[in-house]
Amino acid sequence: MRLSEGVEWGVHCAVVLAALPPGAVLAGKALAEFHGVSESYLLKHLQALVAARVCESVPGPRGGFRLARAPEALSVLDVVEAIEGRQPAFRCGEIRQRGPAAQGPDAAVYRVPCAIHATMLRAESAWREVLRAQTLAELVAAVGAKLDPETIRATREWLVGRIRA
Amino acid sequence: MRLSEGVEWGVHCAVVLAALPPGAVLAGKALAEFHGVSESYLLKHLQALVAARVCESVPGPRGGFRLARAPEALSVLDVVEAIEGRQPAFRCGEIRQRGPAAQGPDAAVYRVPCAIHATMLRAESAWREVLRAQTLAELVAAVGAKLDPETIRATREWLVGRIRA
DNA sequence: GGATGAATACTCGGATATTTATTGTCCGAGTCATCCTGG
DNA sequence: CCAGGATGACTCGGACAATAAATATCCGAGTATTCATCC
Repeated sequence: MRLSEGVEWGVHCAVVLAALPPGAVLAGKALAEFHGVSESYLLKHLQALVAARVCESVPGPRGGFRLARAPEALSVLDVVEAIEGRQPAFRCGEIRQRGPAAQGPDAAVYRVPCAIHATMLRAESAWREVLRAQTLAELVAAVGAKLDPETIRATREWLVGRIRA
Repeated sequence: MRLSEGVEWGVHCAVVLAALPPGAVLAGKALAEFHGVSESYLLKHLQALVAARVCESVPGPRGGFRLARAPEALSVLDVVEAIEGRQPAFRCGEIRQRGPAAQGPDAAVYRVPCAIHATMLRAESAWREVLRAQTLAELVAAVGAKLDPETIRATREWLVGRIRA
């Protein structure tokens, strides 16, 4: 199991956007520079966020990205699913049905969800629940609480110079 | 996020082995036929289980695989980690440190684990905890409870003919 | 001086290569059972 | 009939391709700004 690198980029960008004043727009170029990553590739992931209604994009000069909803109404799960997709990580191929034990006339009993599948689904639900419970607003607060005032001031100043109404 | 197909195969095989009498050995060929999958590829995953001390392999004719521990002492997590690896799904590249906000002399403050990383780790822990709590013995019981007696008898007969001491 | 129009610079969006990981296959080393041979 | 040895068949183990996915990049469509021009 491996999470796409784009998930990290997407969540970081979402947190930055959540820290901006409501309605403020930030260009993908600024987001890429802020995180020290490739702008072209970051845009690809931001497109996924737009497609999933997590972000909105504004074209043209003075354009950029902003959150589609309030930071309190957006969870980390929203961002992760926007990039990784909503498909479950574990896909049950029902391989039991392919074995000799399933060749008889009672193959119907194999239709009940297999216990293994059920366990994996429970695990994934627990994973999602943690991410669903964490809002972007909470993350912004958590990040702010860990940094000293001077760093916050410098970061804020850097961002303000690039914000568009 | 996507789980390898080998995980499904590995867990199914582990459950079958857990259902056998203690010490019984079953060849990879039989496991592959039982699940209707490629023997060559299945062996690759069984090797991973052996490397992780989940299974033991017996070479030569009358050889095969058996669990390395009692089914009550083996969890689904053991099998999943054996195949997928123990690395966390989310790897924090600490991309904050690469941005302009981290260029000052206070870069040390970025050493504290970022809040995003912490959230992802909590989610993964919850996921692992569910899998760790489920033993192979419990899975065998759960599968048995869902099948009708006739199917169990036929399956058992099929397996017994291929078991090696 | 003000308004209008075209040119311009900057933005996102999607189509296109490159690298990596997963999936799938094959041949070789090792081992136990079997069969044959000799006593 | 019994013991010993060579043979053979079946097993796992690791090295080797093919395929799918993630990563990375580039060029094009669209828009607000800006500047020059005309009234």
